[in-house]
Amino acid sequence: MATVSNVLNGKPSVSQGFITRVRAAVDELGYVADSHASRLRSGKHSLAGVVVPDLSNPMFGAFVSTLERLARDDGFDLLVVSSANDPDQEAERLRSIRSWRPAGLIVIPCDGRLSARLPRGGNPPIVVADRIPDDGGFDLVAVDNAKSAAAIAAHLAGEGHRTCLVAGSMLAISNVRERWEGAAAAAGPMAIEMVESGLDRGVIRDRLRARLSAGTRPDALFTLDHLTTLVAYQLLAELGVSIPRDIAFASFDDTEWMHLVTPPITAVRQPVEEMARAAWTQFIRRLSGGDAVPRTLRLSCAIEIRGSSLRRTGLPDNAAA
Amino acid sequence: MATVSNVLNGKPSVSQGFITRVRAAVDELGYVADSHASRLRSGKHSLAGVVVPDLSNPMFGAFVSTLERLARDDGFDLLVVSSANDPDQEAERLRSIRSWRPAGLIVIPCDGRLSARLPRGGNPPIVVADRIPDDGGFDLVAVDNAKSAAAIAAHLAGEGHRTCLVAGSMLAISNVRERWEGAAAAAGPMAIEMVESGLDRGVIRDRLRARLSAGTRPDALFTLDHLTTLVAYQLLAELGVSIPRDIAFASFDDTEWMHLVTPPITAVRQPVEEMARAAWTQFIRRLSGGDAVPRTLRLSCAIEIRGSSLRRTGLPDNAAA
DNA sequence: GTGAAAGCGCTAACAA
DNA sequence: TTGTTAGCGCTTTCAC
Repeated sequence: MATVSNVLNGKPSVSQGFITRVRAAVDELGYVADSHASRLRSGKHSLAGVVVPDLSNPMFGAFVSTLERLARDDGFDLLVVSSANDPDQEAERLRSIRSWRPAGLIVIPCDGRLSARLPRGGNPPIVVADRIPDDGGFDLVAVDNAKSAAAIAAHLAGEGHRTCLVAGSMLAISNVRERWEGAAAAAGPMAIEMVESGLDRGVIRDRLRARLSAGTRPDALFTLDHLTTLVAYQLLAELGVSIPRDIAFASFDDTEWMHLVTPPITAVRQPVEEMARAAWTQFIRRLSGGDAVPRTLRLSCAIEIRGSSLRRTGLPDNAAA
Repeated sequence: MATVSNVLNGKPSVSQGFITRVRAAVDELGYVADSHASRLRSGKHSLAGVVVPDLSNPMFGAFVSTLERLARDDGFDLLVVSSANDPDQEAERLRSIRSWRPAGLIVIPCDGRLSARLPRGGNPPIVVADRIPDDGGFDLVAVDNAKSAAAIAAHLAGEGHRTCLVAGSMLAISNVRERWEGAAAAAGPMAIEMVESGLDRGVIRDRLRARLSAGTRPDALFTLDHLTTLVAYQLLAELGVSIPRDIAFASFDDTEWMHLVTPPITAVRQPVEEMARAAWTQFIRRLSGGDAVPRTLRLSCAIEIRGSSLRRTGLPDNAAA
């Protein structure tokens, strides 16, 4: 019995004859050792917990997809849970996932207050990705939000737009905050203004419509997250506001469709795969005890300037009333 | 010790005083019972395995996302693995996931030969979704591929198109096959032809380009899966083939961007959430031993007729050379 | 209503 | 190199 265990775990002290016989029996029976019993006795196993805000967001889907592949290569399985962008649910998930005693967690938190939601009583190593918690102490992988947003703002200002509306879910989410701050700092002569659009489609729609219908329409609209971009783009079409003639448009977060529409949308392309890869690498490094202090990694984004944000041809100046 | 267990599992035979004290201690310590030990002793736990071909496909992302929510509501955790559309990897995943002794599996198989890839030695209940295995014996939730594809083909024929190219990954995938057969059966006077485009972006591109550049260009193009749609749409733009002037375009699988482009794309909208919901319901039903024989459920799709497939205005007839 | 003891399927430690 | 024994953290059983 112990010998079977030794064969399956590749221990050296087993005779060739036994190895062969055990393998044959295992194949015939389709036997796979029980991970639970195995973990219980050895204390070790290869299970990683993944907590994301929303799996239906293509960015998080791509993140988990890449993570799954890398985890598999390292023999890990993934327990995936969604916080549904809700702090309370996130807290509950972080708590209940501990019952599996995962080797560690990879978390995209729903806002900055992650520390406050960690259950007491010894958590496994945590690598935080994409969004930066208010408190330090975590390994961290994110993109250079401020710099990339600044590049977009500078581009929009450079195209001669005078006023810019920035719309993103919530400033409580670090990357939205960093993007806004980066854009605001780089706006130069362009007047720039922020609206928190929320996390719900309907709410986003209402808030954007209210702002776009009231008073002077901004020359440019810069959306800071995928859902806001989607809703804004649809809304502009419905309102008959033409891109880029009536308004310039740019997005943080580049998804498939943005270069398929006409004109294609200027966007910040986040290196999602690279982020997942970096998170996994750091996860493994942390588990093997290599690092002493938490590591922070900031990845660069590509700025994709496309037709949606280019100067309105033939119009010398702001034509909105 | 046993009493603590009884409190946590809500057993009735515990005094109120004990319940209060145990809960207080649990809260203070952040204690969560070890699922592994718990499963080992009781033989029961709430873990479901999910096997999908590719998490980065938005359709599967939405599927898993919905599943995760429903699972959570029923107290289940989800072990998610991807087969990367590769039968060998699928077989390996199906095998290794058994080490967790999941209560059951929900599988979107990568092709029809699922049975052949199941490890011997007693598998847990399996609900198959989206794609139909060649062998019966599984609970099944899928959409009415043939009927929906037929509706598209009939629509294209009705618009006066004379020739139609159908492109989908592989006929070995049941839903692609059903879609092709449904379309072929409903083409009427319209000449219809199928090309298997493959699963790899580059390959899809090459095959489509070869077909679209050679000989007579078809009047209409009907793509049967998301990746083929994406690649085809980009390719048409690059080739300068205008939709719908030069070619009518329709897609099986409706994603966000298809109604954002100009003209919006005619598509079959699959009820992904409903499919996930039905799969979960069946999963729970199967676990509770309610059903004797496997159940098959076919869900209806919505046909979204949009601008991309409408008759070319002003052109009385087939203008292609 | 509570506590003591056994045992789930493994692996670690050690004896043979 | 192989076999035996103990025990991981729970839940079940059963005595109290």
